[in-house]
Amino acid sequence: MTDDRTANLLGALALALTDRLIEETETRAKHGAAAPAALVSIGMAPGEPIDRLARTLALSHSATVRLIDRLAADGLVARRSLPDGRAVGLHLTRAGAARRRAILEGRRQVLGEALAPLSAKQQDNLMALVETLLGRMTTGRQSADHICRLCDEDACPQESCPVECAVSAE
Amino acid sequence: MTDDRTANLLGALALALTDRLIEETETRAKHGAAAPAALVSIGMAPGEPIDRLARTLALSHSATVRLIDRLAADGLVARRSLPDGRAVGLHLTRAGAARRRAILEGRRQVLGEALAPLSAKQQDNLMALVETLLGRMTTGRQSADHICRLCDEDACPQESCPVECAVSAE
DNA sequence: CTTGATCTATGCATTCTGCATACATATAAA
DNA sequence: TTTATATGTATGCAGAATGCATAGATCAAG
Repeated sequence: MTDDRTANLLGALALALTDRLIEETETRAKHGAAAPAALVSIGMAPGEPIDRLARTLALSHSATVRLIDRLAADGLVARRSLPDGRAVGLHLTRAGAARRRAILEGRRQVLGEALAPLSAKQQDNLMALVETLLGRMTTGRQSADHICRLCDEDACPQESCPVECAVSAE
Repeated sequence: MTDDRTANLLGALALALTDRLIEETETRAKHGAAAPAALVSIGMAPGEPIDRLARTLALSHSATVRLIDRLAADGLVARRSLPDGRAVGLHLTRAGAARRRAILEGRRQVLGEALAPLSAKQQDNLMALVETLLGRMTTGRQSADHICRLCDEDACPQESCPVECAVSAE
């Protein structure tokens, strides 16, 4: 049985953190909240088609096409042809990669400030709990990609990521 | 010094939880993600003017006026006159109050499911950490209202709410 | 009673989104 | 090979939500 107060506080924290994260990342890549996630995701897995990105972002295909149009117009993303002639492979330009780094750095900073009041021991403690929660929230490949759409793989190596591990364990 | 991996995991959890919370609450009150927050906030503090709600929702005044127009058209919110003839007091109709309860119940359920994998002891542990983080993220009255815009005051009494306490302590 | 501040409302433009559809390419079947 | 079906991308169109600038109403102070 879960305590309602704990649940409520967790919900408030999630909302407050996400507000700050969106505010921070959205200023560094215009075109809505999905834009920074697109840059991060493309950088994480270059060459993937729009179709796949749409599922990762949980956007419709057409909305994703338009988003890529805008990011390409800004010189951040490039379409390249693929062996499969129907699909296009998405890549970051040099400017796109720099933007991606700025987004991740801003995100890291927001989260670092939020965690600052906790001691190292408390942070370890929190990490273990968060790992458990994240692992259980993952329902498959697509779910994992969506959850990790703004993640920094340098800070959180795939092999120990609770979300990735949950997918592998299926 | 905060560990980057902990920060990254916390960010992923916040994003994943918020996704689910928005998905859940948005289906119960149409007109965008701000609509459920408006119903919850109005129910928490009936009679407050649009101006104040706008700040709680972090929306522009005009966007809030339009939102209230839509919620009023749905029969969920009513404008009443106030002593100050310029302002209007916002109230929930009977249907609006019911809708609010459904929103909070849906939210409670999403969060309860997310917390289910943790033992009672782990949940207590998490609660203490979350309380600390929330308290430190609060910067004032307006910030507090914004953070708690979707909160269930029945589950989390004001007198022990870390966000409210942070405001009082200023 | 005049001036300035506050609160609400609206006209207008913009951004982002989804649905339906068209088009190109791949895959499989006949 | 030819035909049919599935897959991936792009676009026309409409709808939803938002912000800015502005107008109108009311209050408070001098």
